Amino acid sequence: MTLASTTSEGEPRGSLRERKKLATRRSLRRIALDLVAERGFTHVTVEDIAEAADVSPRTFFNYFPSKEAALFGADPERIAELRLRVAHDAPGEPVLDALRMVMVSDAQSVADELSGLGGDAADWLRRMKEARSDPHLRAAHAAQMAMVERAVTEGLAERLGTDPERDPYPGLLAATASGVFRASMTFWASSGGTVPLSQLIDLAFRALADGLPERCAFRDITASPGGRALQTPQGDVADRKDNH
Amino acid sequence: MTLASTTSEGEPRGSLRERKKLATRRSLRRIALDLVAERGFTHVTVEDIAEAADVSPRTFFNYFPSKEAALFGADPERIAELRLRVAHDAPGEPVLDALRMVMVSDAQSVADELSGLGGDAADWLRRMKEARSDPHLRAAHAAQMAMVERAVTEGLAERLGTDPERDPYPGLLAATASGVFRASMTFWASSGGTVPLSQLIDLAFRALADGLPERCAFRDITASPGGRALQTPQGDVADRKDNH
DNA sequence: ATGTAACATTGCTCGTAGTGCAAATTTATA
DNA sequence: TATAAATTTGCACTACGAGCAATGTTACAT
Repeated sequence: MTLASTTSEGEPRGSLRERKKLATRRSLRRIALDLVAERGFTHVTVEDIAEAADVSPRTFFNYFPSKEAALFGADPERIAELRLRVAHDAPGEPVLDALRMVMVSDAQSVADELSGLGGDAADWLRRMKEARSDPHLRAAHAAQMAMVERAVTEGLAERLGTDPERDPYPGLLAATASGVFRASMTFWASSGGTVPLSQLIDLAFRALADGLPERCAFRDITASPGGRALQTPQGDVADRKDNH
Repeated sequence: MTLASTTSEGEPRGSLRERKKLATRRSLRRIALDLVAERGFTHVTVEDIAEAADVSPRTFFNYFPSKEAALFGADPERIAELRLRVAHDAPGEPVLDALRMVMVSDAQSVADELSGLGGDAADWLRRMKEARSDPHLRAAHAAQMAMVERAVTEGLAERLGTDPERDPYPGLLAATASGVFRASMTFWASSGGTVPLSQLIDLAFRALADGLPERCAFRDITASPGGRALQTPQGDVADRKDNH
């Protein structure tokens, strides 16, 4: 259940009921995204969304516990998987390296899922950025991040074999990692998705492991704002023209 | 119009109006904190708070824009000041050092203010920790942190003379700093305030500047309470007696 | 001290979020 | 086709939060 869910109708797996359920779920989320992007969060009511999706307002709440949740889907499965991967992936490697790899991979799958959701990811991101100003939205997003952070904390604690209640290290690591992730996401969104997200995260984590020096490869990405930026989807770090 | 007896009478500065306003503001916040601590966030209505504070429910919203705001006061002045200090304090010093100093100082003043608010700070923290489980509360807290982070980002950008929209570095730094701050706060709260907050933050920032190594002074703090915290997982991470 | 302006409190109404419950409708299964 | 299971929907209800106008309170000038 983790992946799948792209626009390609390859898998009718599941009964008619489940397909319908998934369809309306997606429909609701997509419509919510569109409406919020064009009107702003506060000027879109649940009734609007429900009406546009041809369901009753009450049904909306059968799918999402709140208006915010329709936008930033919680998806507990992904979070649980993240915890497991943080705990067990790349055994033997230093914690920060393992964490970096897991986060990069997760970011990649997020980007994939997002580009599969709507038509144009960059366009969607641009419009979403506008709507980010609303306090409610930012709160919801931050709350979502807090859940992820909690999962990462637990995963790290398991990997290190310590109790996160007594040892502040897993929490500290998770908090900073969450910050790195968030900052990269924000910058990625503000850049319209021209730079591959996974690469941003990778560089940001390396900068973190170096103690966040003032000169780091992470900053060089911004060198070419107008033109086409780095576009290597996954491979290794793309060419940066030249450093300072 | 019961003057809500705020224990110590330090400063009568300001007209009678302002004193009254400040009194009811504090009364509302204090009552909100108490009620939420004992019943949980969702089981406390604005009407409850207003009634306990001897004001009308409508008046509550004259002081705070939301129920959450009464708990985690936004205080735009403090945020603006933080931005200025991040931008201009300790000129010439490396960014991370300056940031560390400012955050430590800010944490200290937060701790002071908090201990001056209610009777026992440690007790308050302990009770608040219980109520932290509620999603609404966590969202509100996260949103608050997001505002602080934004301010720090702007301050850093000003200090470095870059544009935070194009240069991801200020945002990255602010996000990680916010994470450090938050993790320290959380640990401080969970420890009941036995360890001085400013010291926690200081050590956490130094660990950050060192690239968050697995062994850092930050972890050794936990050795104090009842049992031994670090229990030597799969390696040799624990005791610092041996190393150094 | 007294009238007046400025400000704070309050009650009222309204729109919206979100939940619980039971009836109605749709899908799966015998 | 009948029946069981799950889903959708309507309805009632609590609570948040904003606007507005009336009322009460503090400050200030004469």
